[in-house]
Amino acid sequence: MAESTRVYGGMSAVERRDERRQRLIDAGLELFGTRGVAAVGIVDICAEAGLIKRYFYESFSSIDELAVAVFEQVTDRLVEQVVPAIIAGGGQDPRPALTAYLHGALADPRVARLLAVEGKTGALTKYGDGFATRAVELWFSFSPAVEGRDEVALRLRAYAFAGALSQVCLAWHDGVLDLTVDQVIDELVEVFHALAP
Amino acid sequence: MAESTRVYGGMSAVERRDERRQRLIDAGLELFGTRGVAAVGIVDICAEAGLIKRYFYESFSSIDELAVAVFEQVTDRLVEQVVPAIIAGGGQDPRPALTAYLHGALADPRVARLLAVEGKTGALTKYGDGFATRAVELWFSFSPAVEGRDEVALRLRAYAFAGALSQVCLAWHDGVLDLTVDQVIDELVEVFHALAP
DNA sequence: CCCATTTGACACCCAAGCGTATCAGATCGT
DNA sequence: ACGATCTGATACGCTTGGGTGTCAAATGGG
Repeated sequence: MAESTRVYGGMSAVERRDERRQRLIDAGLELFGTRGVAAVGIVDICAEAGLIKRYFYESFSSIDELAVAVFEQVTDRLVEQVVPAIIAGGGQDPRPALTAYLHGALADPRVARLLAVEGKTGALTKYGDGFATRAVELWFSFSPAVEGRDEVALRLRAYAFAGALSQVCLAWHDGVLDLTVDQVIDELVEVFHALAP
Repeated sequence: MAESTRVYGGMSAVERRDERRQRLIDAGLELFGTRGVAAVGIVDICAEAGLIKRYFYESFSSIDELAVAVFEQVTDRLVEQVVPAIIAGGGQDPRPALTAYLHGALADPRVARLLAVEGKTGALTKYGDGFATRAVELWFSFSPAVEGRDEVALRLRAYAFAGALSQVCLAWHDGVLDLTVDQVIDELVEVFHALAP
């Protein structure tokens, strides 16, 4: 329990700990985003991160806990890029938000897979649903306020657009859509306008 | 190796074998569709099916093989319902096809989950992508023939609609869309027309 | 009624992965 | 330079699940 802080390799104790934690998260993004969460063990993570098991349990107590941390970091970074884009767009034009989102999801297939697939399985279901809810609420920020039974219809379209986004990203990464990133953005902006009332 | 066919419980040898195989597939649909493929073991399947391990290996050699069989049976049954609906609709109106599809996917949350989530993970990726491809080609049967770079844009919209379908089904099963099945169908018909060129 | 076949319950071995412990070498403060 | 701390490699016990084997009870043909 005695605090033993000491510089090692030019870093303080907390710096080393944070750096190891980040290496584990990076390893998680790599393995979860390629093999899938269910196919990854603690030993795999440690090998990928270049660490030993002791340092895994230093920051996490299970694979699921790491998966949550990876998912939260990925989505948080995405939100950090999307929200300013919304503000920059004045909250009227969805293109800046879509551009920011797709630059994140199309630049890294691991991110796309995490959001579109892994976020719906196992321990990530809760957090994946939460992210989807955030995205749906984001949709409403671009839509006129409605009331009554039309509101649920609008909500359906929000989920529809969220699913469309995920599926198009996966298909694009699979190489079945021969388009540039900017072309995908253009098309999805049109899809948005087609779906928005 | 000697064939030993014999009636047992009022069934022939092949009848008993087929019935056991079907019970395993039913157990797979139940467990894969609720817990997810990755969280199910052979022992779980046998317990759910009320069989012993010997009869699992009688029909399958691994969990993934059973998962493929379950997925194929589910999708085949869906195709069997959708294709006649297309013909009945004369190939012009998408509503009959959507009705048939959604009656299958909304009536059973396990089916919805298999199609929307499990079909993208592990050993089912290949077959899930194949089903998505079939669905995309189905889309083209409702769309006017185009050529050049607009064809890839149309393909993007096909994937977009496929993703929209999956996500809406999941959201509906989660209870966040307070609509009847027929109302969901109506909304998705509108979404289709909004997306179709 | 007797025996071969079929079935179910259970035991067994083995590999893989988790969680913990041990120990030598590297690094830093004094 | 010396001792305390930090690190990496390895080993160990344990549980879980896959795949195989054994044996008695149930069933149906002759």
